[in-house]
Amino acid sequence: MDLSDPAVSYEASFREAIREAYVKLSIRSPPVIERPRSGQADLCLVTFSVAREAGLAPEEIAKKVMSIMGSDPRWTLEASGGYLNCLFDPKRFLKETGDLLWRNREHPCQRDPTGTKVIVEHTSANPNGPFHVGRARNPIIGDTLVRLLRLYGHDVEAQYWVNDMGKQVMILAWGIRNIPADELGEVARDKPDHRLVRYYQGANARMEADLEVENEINELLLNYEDAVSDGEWEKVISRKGRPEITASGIKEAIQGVLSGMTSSLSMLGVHIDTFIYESQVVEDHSLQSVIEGLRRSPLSREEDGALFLDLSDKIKGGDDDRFRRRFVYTRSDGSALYTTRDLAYHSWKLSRCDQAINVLGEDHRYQSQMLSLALAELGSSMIPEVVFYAFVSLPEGKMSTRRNRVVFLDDLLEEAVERAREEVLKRRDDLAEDELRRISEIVGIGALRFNVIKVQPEKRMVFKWEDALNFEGASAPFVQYSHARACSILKNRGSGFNGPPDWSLLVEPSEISLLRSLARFPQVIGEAASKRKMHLVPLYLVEMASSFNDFYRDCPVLSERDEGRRDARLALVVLSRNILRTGLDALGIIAPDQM
RNA sequence: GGGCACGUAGUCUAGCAUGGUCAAGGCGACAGCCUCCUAAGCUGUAUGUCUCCGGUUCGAAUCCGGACGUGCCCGCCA
Repeated sequence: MDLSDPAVSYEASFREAIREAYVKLSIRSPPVIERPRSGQADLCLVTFSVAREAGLAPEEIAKKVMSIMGSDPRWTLEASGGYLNCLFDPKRFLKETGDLLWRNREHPCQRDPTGTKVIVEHTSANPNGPFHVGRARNPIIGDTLVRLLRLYGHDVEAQYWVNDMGKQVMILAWGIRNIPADELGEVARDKPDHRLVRYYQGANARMEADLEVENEINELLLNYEDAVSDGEWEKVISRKGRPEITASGIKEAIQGVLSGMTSSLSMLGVHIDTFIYESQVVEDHSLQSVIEGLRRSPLSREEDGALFLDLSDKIKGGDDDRFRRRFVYTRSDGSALYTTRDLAYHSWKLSRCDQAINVLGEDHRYQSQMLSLALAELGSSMIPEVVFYAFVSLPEGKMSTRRNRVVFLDDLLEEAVERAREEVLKRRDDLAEDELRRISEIVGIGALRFNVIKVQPEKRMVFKWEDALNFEGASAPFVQYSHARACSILKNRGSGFNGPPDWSLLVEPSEISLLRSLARFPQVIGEAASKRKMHLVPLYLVEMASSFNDFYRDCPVLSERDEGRRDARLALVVLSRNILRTGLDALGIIAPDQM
């Protein structure tokens, strides 16, 4: 709690005063104090719940408390219905609030490092082809969380867990070595992920038609695991392809696809700090020690040579489905499963941080629960926290690569920039080509990120171009536009002003409500970060930008004759610009100086 | 069959952990505002059984129970 924030310290004092009044009235229950949304007061005491205890009507309680509290220069009180409304003294409150904001103007979030190391794992998509928008929420949610937690003061690392040991990947590698380039279809886009996915698709088709191909791929999988486990990356693990396939060759194929995928991410403004490959936990044998650990668990069982944890008592439901409550960690043939490697990764990860957060699709809920239970069996005191998101579907139904019912992220990005460009061209004919392109990217990609983050992750989304690329109303361009207006004023201001501003010169309702809106920023960031409610940030920014637009309409800044008032308004513009910029940055959205 | 999630005007979303003074915005619709720091803006109008039924409470969109609808999941796959 930051007591230098008047909103916080006033509330603390109000609460304390009421507590004392309650003692005099022999009311033992703690006071119920709220910040009314309706706006008729800054704070209010709600007395209904203690009416019975006090033996008084709510209205009477409010009046008695008011008279006991007496007067305070910081506020005026008003008993109304069962409420005791508290209105802060505007001059005093505005001065204290404004001074605090002004002191922190360069870093409007005023957070010191917390010393907490957080690892956020997000995206982690299989490296077998380009991203499609069904899962595009993942990198956007993950990256926003990373930025928000950093702004909050945590030490954050973004990790991408790369599946380089699954069948999907072996299919890809097989295809690259066995399918001649001239037998592939047209490449949809000149990018490694789009080029290489054709091998994956081709290999899939051959595998379905030819059992022999499937056998080769399965063999590849086993040999790869052996080679990795022995650290023999250059060992030939299949003589079938041209050239022969080595373990390092498989990794190369993956990295090829991955490079295309990460270039889509960087277009989105998403940065991954560390890529962790599944093969790492096999090569360093941490997978093996995790398996040993699980064997020692009292819940460990064996059936037909396979090992599993019996989670019957830990997982609810499924009485007639005994398989549901098993966490199989070793197959009958002794080989490990994906989830076992994931477990090894998690125990490594948890040992390197104070907090681990995973961003996962809602289809991973059950698996994630099992993972946490297995971690507990390994004696881990930490479990990852998970942010789940619902899938994005198309109006005609679920996205499906097989039915060719997909929208690729790259197409969405391209369309976003193209549509933004049209909008910029409607308004500006004075921009050079490179500036036009820069603004189009900032606006288009910003709109996309904003529209994803403004809705809670667990809500389902139906993808519609007009919603995803909404440029007005509650959107990134709306907020960016306010920022550009603020920049424009500051650019035209001429000579500087002499701070600190005299806030008492602000009297217009829209300038006062703007200052109050600005003051809420640190608390919004704090709540969004600590409760993982990213959607509060875009919501707040729209409200703040809207407040700025009202101010812009009502209060001319540069043509204001009174120098003191002009300076106070200029100070509001500086604060607005900085907060809009910081808030957008937390969302991975660039705030342009002009648009 | 079971588990988990979601259900708020034509439509999309906020509010729900801590029940409280008129259910808040956006889109779409309709009517207005540029001799003035960027009209991607602003002002006004219309639109609601907060899925339904019960319960708790002075008071329920919010808490509890049940129903209905929709989505996701239930493999020695990843």
